[in-house]
Amino acid sequence: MIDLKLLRAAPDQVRAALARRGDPALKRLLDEIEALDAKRRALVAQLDQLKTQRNDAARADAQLIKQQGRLPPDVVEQRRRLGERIAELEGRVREAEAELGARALLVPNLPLPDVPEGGEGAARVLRAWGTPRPAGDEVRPHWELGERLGILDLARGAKLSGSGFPVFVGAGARLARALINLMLDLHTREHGYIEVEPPLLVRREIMQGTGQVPKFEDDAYRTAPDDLFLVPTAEVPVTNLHRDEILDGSQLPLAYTAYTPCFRREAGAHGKDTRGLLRVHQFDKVELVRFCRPQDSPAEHETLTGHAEAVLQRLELPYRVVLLPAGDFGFASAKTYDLEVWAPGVRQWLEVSSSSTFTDFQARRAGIRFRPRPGERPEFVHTLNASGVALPRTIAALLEHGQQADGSVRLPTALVPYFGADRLEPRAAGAA
RNA sequence: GGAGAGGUGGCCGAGUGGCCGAAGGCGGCGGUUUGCUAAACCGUUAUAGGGCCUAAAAGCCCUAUCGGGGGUUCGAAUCCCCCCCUCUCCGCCA
Repeated sequence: MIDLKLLRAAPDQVRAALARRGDPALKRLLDEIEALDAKRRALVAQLDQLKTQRNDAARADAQLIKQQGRLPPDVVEQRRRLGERIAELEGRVREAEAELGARALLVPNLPLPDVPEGGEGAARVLRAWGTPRPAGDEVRPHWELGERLGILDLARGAKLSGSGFPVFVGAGARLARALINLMLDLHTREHGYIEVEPPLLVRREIMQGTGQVPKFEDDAYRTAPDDLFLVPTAEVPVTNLHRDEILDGSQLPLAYTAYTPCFRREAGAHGKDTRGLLRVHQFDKVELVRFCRPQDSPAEHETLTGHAEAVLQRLELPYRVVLLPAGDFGFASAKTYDLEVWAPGVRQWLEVSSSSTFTDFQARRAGIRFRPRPGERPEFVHTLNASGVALPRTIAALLEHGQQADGSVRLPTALVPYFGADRLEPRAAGAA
């Protein structure tokens, strides 16, 4: 949520920062917000004055009743008219606030100064780890490998739910479970995260808190009679854990990790990267969420990104860290790193984690504050999150990266105790 | 799903139409006392919006907030309606 006081105090600064997102419609939105804000404040000033009158009168009237037993009719009539004027003004204030609030929810977060200019093409590769396996004719895409190994059944998934709902079978299902456990263990035991298992269906205001609603409502699945949303990421329920709370400053930073399935309609994304596991409607993900003091968020962001990178290193997957430019990252984010693994079969870098700092944007929407010290005024926390990491593309990369000439797929050493074997064998397939 | 009870400040808890942002207690903060600690005593301690002032903060003034929304009334924590949540019992159920 945009800080209206900041917009009032430093309009040029806010406008310049938002202009970097490259959305020309934002300028007009800000114009409207400034006008509505001024209107609202003028109305509130009038209204407060009338209410002061009413309160003073009510006190005087109480005395009068005590002395005389009743209120003279002309006084009652006078008070009644005052009440009517107040009610009328209240209606106008409510209207102005509703309009203002609806628009304020549509303003994205301000990109941080160290975010590069530009759109999609301006992404900056900051570092890379591991040696990407060269692509070649003998290197097959993961959907072929998955089918041959009998661990991935896209056709039956489509039969059940439509395209984009993969079925993992036999060793494939076990591989997913092994990956989830490896990641959760790593984050809880070595990185200090508290594991949570949150609800997968959440209320509208929870989606609004993290920024998925109202602007991107069509991307989410929604249940019919209860109007609950299926979570598109664990970020949503986990960040909102501390909604409308004032945290004790001494308990920050707070770090949570959660495994959940994620549900995304991917409306309008058809036709791009839709084969195999590259873009699906339901997928598993282990998420990392951090709450911290504002001054700590830049360092926290680096720490967090490192935690996600550690997963890829354990999995021995070559990856690169990409700093996204101002025109190419999420609505709520102030700065985002993407972690991309190399998938030689599809010859692409696949985004398996997005690591973002949201500054106070989500905290403001969700009302997440902290008290720096006892007795001090509450401030908004900063929130951050990163995937640590998403499964389908990671599985795609594991298959393509580890594929052997004999048709098997070699698995990373760290996964062996979790999976129970050091490779996937073509014959290891269960049914079908 | 049915019946009942209840939701008050960081926490507990009083308050059934007016002077109640709300008694009292706990906790927190500051102080007095004290060799140190404890105890005792004194003071202080909500959040949001708006305004004045300011470089900013502090400060001052006003308004709102007793689960959320609406209503009755000159006036609502208190009365009425709707919704949400919690607890107890019944039903159902992995």
